Amino acid sequence: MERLTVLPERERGVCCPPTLKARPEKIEQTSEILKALADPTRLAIALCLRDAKEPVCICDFTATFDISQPTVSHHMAKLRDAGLVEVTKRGIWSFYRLAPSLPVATRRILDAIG
Amino acid sequence: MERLTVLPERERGVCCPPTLKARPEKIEQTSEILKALADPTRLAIALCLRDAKEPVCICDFTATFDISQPTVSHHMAKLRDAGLVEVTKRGIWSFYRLAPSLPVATRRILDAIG
DNA sequence: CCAATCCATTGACGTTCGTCAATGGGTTTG
DNA sequence: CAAACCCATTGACGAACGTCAATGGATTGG
Repeated sequence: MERLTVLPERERGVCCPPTLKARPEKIEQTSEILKALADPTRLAIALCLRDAKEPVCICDFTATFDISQPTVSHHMAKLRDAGLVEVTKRGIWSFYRLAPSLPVATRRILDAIG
Repeated sequence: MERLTVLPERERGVCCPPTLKARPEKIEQTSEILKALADPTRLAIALCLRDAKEPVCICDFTATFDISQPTVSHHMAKLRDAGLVEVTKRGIWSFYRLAPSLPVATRRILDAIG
C-alpha cells in the first residue's frame, strides 16, 4: 500500500523553518535519557531492571554480560547519573532498581521498548 | 509514598544471573535506533518529521538549527542509515519524511517521546 | 586479625561522535 | 553558457565513549 506523498511547492531562496513543538530544554533532557539507553549493555540492564520483581545486585550483571566488573560499574554510574536507577547497599552487595518515581516521559519511553 | 523494597537474601560467592527476556539481537537493533535519536539535533529533526504533515526539505533545517549545512546533512545521513527517514529529491531540493512503514517497535518508541 | 568477596574509582587505550571548512555535483534561472 | 542555489561527501579536529587492568575501600567469614 503506497502512500502518495505530495511534496510542498517551494521557491528558490525562501526556506520555511519548521516550528519545533518541544522546548529545546526538553529536547536536551530527552536526548540525555536516550543517550543513557543507547548502548546494548546498558539497554539490557535497564530492561532487566524494568522487568525485575526484586532489586538486582551488580555481581549478577557481572556474571551475565561478557564484560569486566569495572565496566559494569561504569555503566551503572551512567544510568545513575541519568537518574534512571537507584542503588541500595547491604553488606557487600549493591542492589540496583529502576528509580521508583521516574518522570512520566521517561517511564513512557522505557515502556515503549522491547 | 515510599514503596518499601525488600532486598533479596544473598549468599557469598553465589550470583543469580538474571534471565534476559529480549533476544541480544533485538537489543542490538533497538540500541541502534536509540543511538540515532540520542543527539539533541537529530531528536529535534526526528520529532519535527514525526509531527509534520508534509515532507520537510533540508534547507529548512539548515535555517532552523544553529549548525552548518554539512552538519545537517551528516545528521540526516545517520537518520537514513538507521532507517528512520526517507528522502525524495525534486529539483534542487531534498525532502525528508519519516520512513512510511516503520517497524512497530520503532514507531512505539517515537510516539513515546515528547 | 586475615583472607575472601563485592564494588567503585582511576588511568590508559583505541574508537566513535559532532562539528566545521572546503570541495564538487546537480538543478534551475537569467 | 554562466551564475545562483541546494545538498552530499571528504578530511580534519577535539570531545566523548566503551573497555580493561590495577588499585583501594568496605564488609563478612574463619
